[in-house]
Amino acid sequence: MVNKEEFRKKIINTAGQIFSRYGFRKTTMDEISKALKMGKSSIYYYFPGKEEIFEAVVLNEANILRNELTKAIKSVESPLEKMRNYVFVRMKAFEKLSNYYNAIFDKNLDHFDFVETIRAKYDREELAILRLILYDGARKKVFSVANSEYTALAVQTALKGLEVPLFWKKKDVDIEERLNGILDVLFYGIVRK
Amino acid sequence: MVNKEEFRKKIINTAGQIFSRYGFRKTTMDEISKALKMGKSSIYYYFPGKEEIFEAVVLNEANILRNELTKAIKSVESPLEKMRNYVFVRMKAFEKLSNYYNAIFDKNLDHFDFVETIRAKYDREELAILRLILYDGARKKVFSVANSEYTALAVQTALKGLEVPLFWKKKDVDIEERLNGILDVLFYGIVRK
DNA sequence: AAAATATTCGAATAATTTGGTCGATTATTC
DNA sequence: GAATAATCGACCAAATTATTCGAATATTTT
Repeated sequence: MVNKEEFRKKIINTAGQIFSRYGFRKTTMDEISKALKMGKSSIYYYFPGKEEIFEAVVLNEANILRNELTKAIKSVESPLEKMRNYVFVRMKAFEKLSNYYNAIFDKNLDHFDFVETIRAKYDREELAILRLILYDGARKKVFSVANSEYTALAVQTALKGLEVPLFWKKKDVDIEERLNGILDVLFYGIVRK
Repeated sequence: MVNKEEFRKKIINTAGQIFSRYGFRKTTMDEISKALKMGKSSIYYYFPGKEEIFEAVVLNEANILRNELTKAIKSVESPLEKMRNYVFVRMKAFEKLSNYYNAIFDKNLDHFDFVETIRAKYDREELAILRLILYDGARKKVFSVANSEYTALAVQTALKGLEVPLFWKKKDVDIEERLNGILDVLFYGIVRK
């Protein structure tokens, strides 16, 4: 292979597909290697172990999500649409990612530390983005936000609340419909005017 | 439980869902029992083992498919629509069932004998149905079939050909589009009139 | 209610799977 | 052609998992 780093990416992609389908536990090194048309032991030349591959996959997925999100809010102008796009893309992504999570918290106690780390970092980023959208909206006289920090936190809390059913069982609730409900409240409030 | 046979059905249904998602190998007795909210060992009171559960599931799935198919051809009148309905429902079902098969032929040599048996029986039934549709069409002067047996076989061969990519990797080809292509040839032939 | 039967269960076990190691082998580069 | 990079198959120890078994609990029958 020309470039070692290039092949690592290939492994991350291939493994990512299998992980997303079967989760961490049910995915075997043998499967990954077979999918790569490669001896099982050869993978250990590129990664120290299964967990490290998974870590790289999750990190990669987080980056992809970040890109999609920034693209989503850049694709429209109005703060209203930015907010709508952001939450929709975010929730769609989490729907897809729920397999990974289901896999991790499968049954056993041992959460992977790095997932928490990535998640924490991601949460901070999200808060910043939300604040930016809110702030921008306020500047453009579209939103009327008393405190963008607290409002951003409120939005984030609502989104996290929507994640929960994703990780339990899928398809029980229509996420899209509930998202619209949340956005409605967010945009127009519950107080009659 | 009131009825033992009733509970066997419940096991078949629950296990079926898990099998269809993860395949035979990746599905564990523990998962099945947990999904049934039941001790793992209790399942052995209803089934001798994992393979037997799987066999019951596959048999069950075959029966469901049979029902769907007969319903599909009964729901319409014209032989043309009957044929179209039949092949579409059939292929949709196989798309869903491909997980089971992928699971079986996973890697290891040992195909389950009963799958072959069921399949053989199913193939004979299918041939009979196809012949019936063709024959009925000929009677109604919609089709012009020289030999309904050979034509039925030709249709079946084409359908089997479409199965292959399903069991390899999914989504590579658009089954629906190719189905339409096949039906076009079947209905109108390749000879310009 | 006692006996018989049906059902569930947890712990133990036996068989299989699987993540990972290692030395050898093959390809590539110097 | 030596040195290095990359691949591989055989092997192993640990973990997972299917299955067994005897005991416990529920249900039915007498």
